[in-house]
Amino acid sequence: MNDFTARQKQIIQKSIQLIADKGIQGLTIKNISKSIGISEPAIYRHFENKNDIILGIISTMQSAHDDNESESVIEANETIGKIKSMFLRHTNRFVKNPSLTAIVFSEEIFNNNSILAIPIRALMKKNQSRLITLLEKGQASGDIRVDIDAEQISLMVIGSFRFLVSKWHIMKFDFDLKVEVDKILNAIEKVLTP
Amino acid sequence: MNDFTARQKQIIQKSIQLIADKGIQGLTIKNISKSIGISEPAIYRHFENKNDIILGIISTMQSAHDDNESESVIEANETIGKIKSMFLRHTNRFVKNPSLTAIVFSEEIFNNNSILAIPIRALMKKNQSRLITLLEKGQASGDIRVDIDAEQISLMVIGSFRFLVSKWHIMKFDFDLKVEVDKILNAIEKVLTP
DNA sequence: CTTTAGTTAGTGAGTATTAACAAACAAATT
DNA sequence: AATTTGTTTGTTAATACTCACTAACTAAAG
Repeated sequence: MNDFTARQKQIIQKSIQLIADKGIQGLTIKNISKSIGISEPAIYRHFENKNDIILGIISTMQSAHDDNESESVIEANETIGKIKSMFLRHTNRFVKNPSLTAIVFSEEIFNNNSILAIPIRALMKKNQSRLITLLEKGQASGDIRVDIDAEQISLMVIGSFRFLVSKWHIMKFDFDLKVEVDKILNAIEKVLTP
Repeated sequence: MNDFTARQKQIIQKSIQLIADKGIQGLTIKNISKSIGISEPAIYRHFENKNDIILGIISTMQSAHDDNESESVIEANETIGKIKSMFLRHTNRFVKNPSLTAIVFSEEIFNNNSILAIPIRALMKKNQSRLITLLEKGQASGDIRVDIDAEQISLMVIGSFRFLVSKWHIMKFDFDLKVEVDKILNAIEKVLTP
């Protein structure tokens, strides 16, 4: 779907890193061009304006997330196993590329730009509804407790994970994310089984 | 503790509103002075620089949170009741003043400013450890299940709440926060009882 | 008559973006 | 094979604007 050129991909990747390192205020054309080693106007040969770069970031995030999701669904049989492998894959992605953690919260970062808020909100809704359908199937097959709505469960699961990743980012990655994700996923398992 | 003058309080309050409306990029001396109706240099009669204004925001948030917390601990006997009333009070605060929801995520907003990151991290840690001791007492008295560590439980509880409030902010307050908080608190109750 | 809280005017640095131009290369024409 | 033409990707220089912040001055209050 994304037919970005090599240079465009490079600009997007450096932009993600800049947001991770310096926050959204550090995402300037000057910083992007400096990190690549070209002049500022050269950026405009590859993107019409700064907004388009951010849209590129969002769509890259989205397709990376989609790829991740399509892989993880197959392997596990039980619902809890599916959920676990789903979040473990996301965790691996974050451990390999910690810059991404800054963008997980992109809803808040981009929410004040009305153009960018639309795809961000769509992405957020899609992700949650995907988990809800998974949970509802699990409730139907008896894997997941039925005395709590799937929507509330999804809120708890996503909320826990995001808060943990958020903490990891704020604490400058000074604890082992995988270990902590394992702990919280085991806690979630205990809590969700009927 | 905070001996802010009336004008300083006004500057802090308008600043919070600006962050809520336009994001951290909308927090400029010009916007603050315009929203009050004085000139830009007049701001510097009340704060040395912009960083000091943000420190004022943080300390105001902190003491507001502390006030909220000290009220809520007394009234309920059971641990779950204490947790519920604690988060319901926060919810009321947000419903009354939705601008605050933008600042709940201030860790991410201010994390890239090394001076501001310190008090923000301290506040975050304090809040979580307060909930953890509450949960541990609940586990000792038999109110809360003991097969999950209090730390993991606190992560789930805070994570769920924050994610919900975050969604409320992103969705431009288009659902009833109190209703949804009630639902999630009931789900948490079901999940935490032994 | 000093302190407080405001003003107007201006500073230098940083912002996204544009104009004008140049080198490299590929395709098309001679 | 040599030349023309067009496209891509870069450059330097400059634009108009916004940023936090300062200097110098003024009116009012105690």
